[in-house]
Amino acid sequence: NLLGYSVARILDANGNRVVKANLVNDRGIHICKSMLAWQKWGKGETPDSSGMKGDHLVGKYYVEFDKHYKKEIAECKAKGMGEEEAEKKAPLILEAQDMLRRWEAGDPEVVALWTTMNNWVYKGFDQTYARLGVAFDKMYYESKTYLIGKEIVLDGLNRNHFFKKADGSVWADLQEFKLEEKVLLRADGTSVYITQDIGTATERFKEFPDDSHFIYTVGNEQDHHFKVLFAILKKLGYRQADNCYHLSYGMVELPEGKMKSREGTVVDADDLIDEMVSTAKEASQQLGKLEEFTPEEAEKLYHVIAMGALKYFILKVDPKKKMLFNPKESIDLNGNTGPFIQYTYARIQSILRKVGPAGMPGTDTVNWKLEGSSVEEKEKSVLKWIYDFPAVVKEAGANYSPAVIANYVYELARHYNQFYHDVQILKEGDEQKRNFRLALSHRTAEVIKNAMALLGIEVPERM
RNA sequence: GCACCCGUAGCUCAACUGGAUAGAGCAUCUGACUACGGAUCAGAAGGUUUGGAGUUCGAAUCUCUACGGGUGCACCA
Repeated sequence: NLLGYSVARILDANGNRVVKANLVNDRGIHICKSMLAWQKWGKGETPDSSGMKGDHLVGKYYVEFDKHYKKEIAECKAKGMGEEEAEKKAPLILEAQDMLRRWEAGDPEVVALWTTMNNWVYKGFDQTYARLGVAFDKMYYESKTYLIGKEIVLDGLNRNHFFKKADGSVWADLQEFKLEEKVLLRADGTSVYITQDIGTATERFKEFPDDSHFIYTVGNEQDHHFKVLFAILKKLGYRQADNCYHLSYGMVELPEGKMKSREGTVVDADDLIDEMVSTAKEASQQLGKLEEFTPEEAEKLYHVIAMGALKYFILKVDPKKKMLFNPKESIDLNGNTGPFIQYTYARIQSILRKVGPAGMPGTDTVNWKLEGSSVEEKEKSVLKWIYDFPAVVKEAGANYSPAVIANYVYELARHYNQFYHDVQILKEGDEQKRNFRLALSHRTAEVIKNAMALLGIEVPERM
């Protein structure tokens, strides 16, 4: 998740020790659905045999399950059942639920299937993370933490923080937080989604110092879920509950409407990257900027530009807002975009290359003082933006907002481009002015590079 | 039904957290020297900040209300 990753870098830049954790939902009915569908209709298909990425293959069977499930619901309704009854009594869903029970009971056959299919998914995710350039320090697997969660809940029950209903299910009364009651364990003792989150949270509380902050970067459809979770943690007496924060972000929307994984109408990250790479390639070739590149360098460059465009596009908008994304109109490369900023950087490097390290003025030999009329307006404004950088990093950290950085670095690049356009650098005769402008350019490039790094975006030396 | 979020140029987004004439990009139109790299730069046009009421010296920003959109209120994850 790009937002979380960038926020982590920004917090790190603000002097915090950051541990990037990924919580993997590798347990539950949704996995069982895929497993069941694969058993029934998969004919032994594997990522190797089909050439599909592991996560895509498993996703395919999730969709497959839903298709058959819907058909069964329709059949049940034809037999006179109501909508709800049909959804609950369709044979497929009953079978999936049975599979979940067997999984929790440790049935070797089910567990074996789960292990293989899960490994396919992990492998697929790893590939995608690598392409996106994200990595985690710490992984939490729901398949492990739900057990811890169960223990915590049972312990909480003993300490009268929770209560049991007549059917044996365990609940939290959250009236003091003005929230409704919340089920924590089903009557049959199996756990629900939030049980696992309780387990993960308490595990993390144990692992990290008491004054740590825990930031959950999760979509805003789970706002309520986290309110409930934090309330429960507080009820259990964890002081760290006050340091838990849900960094909630708006969903990416397609013009046709919401993305739905069940119907397979998600924009897949891999497809998106592929498409961006090919637009970057086209644009580069059209502009004829590749003469000096080896094929490998060119491929690398396309990737850098594509990822720059993609990440910038996502991170420049305030995370709280939902944004509209039309995958058919591929992301622009002109204007307020990642490549615009990358281009500015590459252009500065071109100048610096011409001067060479020997020609660069030492920082102490440059007169940074703004002495009246000898300094152009444009130079002043670039200098002002450079000067603002540390404050911007701080602000971005305080608001958990990469968008602040993105908008800043765009403005910096824009002002530099104006300066670049209006003022001579290499051709300037006055040595003091020339040195000043070189140093200003050098500094601008550094800030661009650093700011982009906070967004997880690389900048190319030429493009 | 109840709760939360959102509504700014045709489109995608800004606006230092209540401050002066609401700013950018895309798209449209016009232009740029001997091009330190034109993925650039300059200009034009585009707004009653969804409507209405209120608080304030001052409101896109706070309150209320209407309308429009989204999400949640699962023994799904």
